[in-house]
This record gives sequence, structure tokens and C-alpha cells, in this order.
Amino acid sequence: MKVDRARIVATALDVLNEVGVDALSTRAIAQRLGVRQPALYWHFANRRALLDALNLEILARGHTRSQPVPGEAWQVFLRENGRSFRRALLAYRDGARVHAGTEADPQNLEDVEAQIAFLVAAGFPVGRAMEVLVAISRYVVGCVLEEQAEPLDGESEAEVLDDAVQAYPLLAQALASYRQGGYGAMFERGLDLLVSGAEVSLVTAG
Amino acid sequence: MKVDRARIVATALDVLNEVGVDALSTRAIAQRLGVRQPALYWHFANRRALLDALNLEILARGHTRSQPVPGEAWQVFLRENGRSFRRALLAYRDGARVHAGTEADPQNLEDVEAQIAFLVAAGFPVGRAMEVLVAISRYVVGCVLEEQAEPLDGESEAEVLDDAVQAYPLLAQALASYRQGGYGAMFERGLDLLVSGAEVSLVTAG
DNA sequence: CGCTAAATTTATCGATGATAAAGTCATCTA
DNA sequence: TAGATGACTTTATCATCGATAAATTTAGCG
Repeated sequence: MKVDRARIVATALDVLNEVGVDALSTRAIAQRLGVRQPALYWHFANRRALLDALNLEILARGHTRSQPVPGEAWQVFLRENGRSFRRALLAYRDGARVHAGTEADPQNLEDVEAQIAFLVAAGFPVGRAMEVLVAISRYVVGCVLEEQAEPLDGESEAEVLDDAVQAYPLLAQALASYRQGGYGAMFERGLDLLVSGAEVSLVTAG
Repeated sequence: MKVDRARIVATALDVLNEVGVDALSTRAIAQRLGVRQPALYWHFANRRALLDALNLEILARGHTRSQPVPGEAWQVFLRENGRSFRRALLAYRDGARVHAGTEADPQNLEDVEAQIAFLVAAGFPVGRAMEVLVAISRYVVGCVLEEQAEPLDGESEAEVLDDAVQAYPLLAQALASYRQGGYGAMFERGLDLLVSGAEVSLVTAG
């Protein structure tokens, strides 16, 4: 059997979704490819390099709104950009952990330049524009990381929290409203904070 | 030699700072303790449980501002709380990765209840209060995770980015202002966005 | 002293990432 | 067309790691 980087990455993403990043061994990937384990080391220097490639592919497949659409309000773009980033990471098991482990490689610099240019055109100083973009992306990673944390034990996790919360009336109420919308709604509320904070900073800085 | 959980945790934190979480093996910890590796499994069910304990200790040692001081403005508390959380994670190598891997255990529920109560007293609806707290903590984790990412190769990382950025004038400018303040300033700007976003939400929601 | 429970050690597993060295196979060239 | 070259894979093998079982030591107590 003959393999190339693209097939390895595609297959590794399948295996990733089935077993998670901790169990994503080079042997599991190789077996799925119909190849022996050391064959992978011809195409990737090590496991980290393979995970870096997975991260790039995850973003390439799912992060479809990294650029503003013409005429779009900057608030809408910021939100859609964040949502798109989140969706991309959520689309694969442990996507956030895979992403967090990668080096910040300057691949999509062109994208970032365009993003900054768009915000600058909307009135942001260059530095402020980058701050907003960076803050949102770090917030997204933090959110998805939490959302993808393993449930671990079967029965409890939710029930044990319910019990523990009984003694704290405000927390119980907060938890209820939290559970109503789930991770998605919670993510949106934080995104609201960041975007409206950016609005404030825009009028302040002129 | 005789050990207990506290000594294991303290020693493991030392080793963590020296070698990082990936190289934090049970054997390395045991050797430092003057004990054989399986001895640790009497005190901790597995490596994950040990890392959970490390996370708790890291927060107990460093996260000193999880409660508002009397008379403190809610904006100040939110900021100090976030900074304190960040400092705690930064105080140990890979602190954010250690934290991100842990289950959200309900230990400091009392703290959270008090935090919510404080924000409610400041005028926030309960749900909104929790949203703000959660958003900040997830932002913090995202930030520290990035800040603690391994520099990897010796020479470049910064230089290669400088070179790559030459072709993008806005990015070059943004990177310069980014580097001026470093991670700390960048973190503060995102915190500004979240807090002023919360201010907006407060006046909006009454 | 001797019993019991707590704590540690010895021995050992299976799995993993990685490397070296040998083997295969297609393609190009003389 | 013979053979050399380079791309790619396989076989064999390491060291290391987390974990478990079983034997052994140590501390406390009657």
C-alpha cells in the first residue's frame, strides 16, 4: 500500500474522532491505512508534526468564516469569525487540545492581515484590532477546551454537580440557566461581552 | 522513606517546573521522593488523579483573589480575579495544560456562590453574573495556554515570524505593538473588553 | 511478643514513540 | 535492456511509560 501526507491526515482525523487524541497512536493510524507503523515517519518527522498537520486540516475544513463578507458589519464579522473557529474545533474530537498543542505557525498570515485591515477600515487602531482578534481566538480555545473535556465517569458528572449545588441557592439558579442553553448559549454570551467591549473601545479611541 | 499526598504533590510540582507536564513521569516523581514508582499508586489511583491534585494545589497556592475584598468595585474584582487566576496558572510550567485536563470538580463551589452573590449585589441578574465569570475564566485559560506553549526550536520562533510578517504591513505594525507589552499587556486588553462588555450588559439589563 | 493494617518493594505487562537497517519498487539513464 | 538511483516500506528492536499483582516491610496496638 502506498500512502501520502493527505491520506495519512484524512485517515488520522477519522481515527481521532473514534478514539480521541490520547489514544491516537501511530500504530492505530498505520493499521487503518493498511501500513506498518514506521512508514508514517517517512512523511512526518514525529507525532507532533502529524498533529500539527491535523490541526491545519481541521481549520481548513471547518474555519470557513475567517474572512469578512463584503459589506458585513465588523461586529457581525467578529462574531461569525469566532463561531466559525469554534465550530471547526468542535467538529473533531479533542479538536481544541489538538489545536492548543500546535506551534503558532505563520501560515494564515494573509488571513490575519485582511482581518486587521477590515477592522482598521471600521475605525480601529491597528494594535486595538489585533488585540480584539487575539482575545476572541483565545476565548474560543478556552471555551472549546472546556466543552470537549472528557465526561470521564458514566453515571454522575451532572448529577453529582446537581447534588453539590443544592447548598448554594444562587449557584443552583445559575446552573439551571446555564444548562438551559448549554455550551452554545454560554459561548455566545461571552462573545457578546467581547464584541460589545470592542464597541466601547471603538468609540473611546475614536 | 515514607510519603504522603501532600509531599507527593509538593515534590511533583517541583519536578513539573523542571521538566514540564509531558516529562512528568511517575518514575521521575518517585525518584525525587526517594521511593519506587508503584508506591505512588497507593496514594493516587492513577496519573490523572495526581495531576488533578496538582491543579488544586496550584490554584490553592496562587489563586489568591478569588474573593472580592470588602467595598471593592465589581469591575476591580473581576479584573483581579482574572489576574489572580492567570498568575496561578503561570506560576507553574504547563500550569494551563494541567488545569485544562482536570475535571471541573465542585470543590470551590462556595467561592463561586460568593462571587455570584457579589455580582448580583452589584446589579447583575444571576445568570448574567455566572456568564461573566465563566467567560473570564475561559479567556484566562486560553491565554495562559498560549503563553505557555513551548518555544520548541532554539533560534527562531520570533525571527521566523518577523521575516514572514514583512510582507504584511498591518500585521508587522500590530506585531510590534504586541511585542511591546508582551503577553501581560495583551491579556489585560482582552480583560478590558470583557469587563467593559459586562458594564454594557449591566446598564442594558438594568 | 505477635497480630493487623498501612505502606512500600520487586517483578512484570502491554503499549507507545522512535530509530536503524534491510528490503522493495518504479523510473531514469547509459 | 541492464543497472543504478532515489523514494518508500518493512522488519526488528529500544527505551520509556502507566499500571497491576504479589510479596515484603513497617508502624501501631493488644
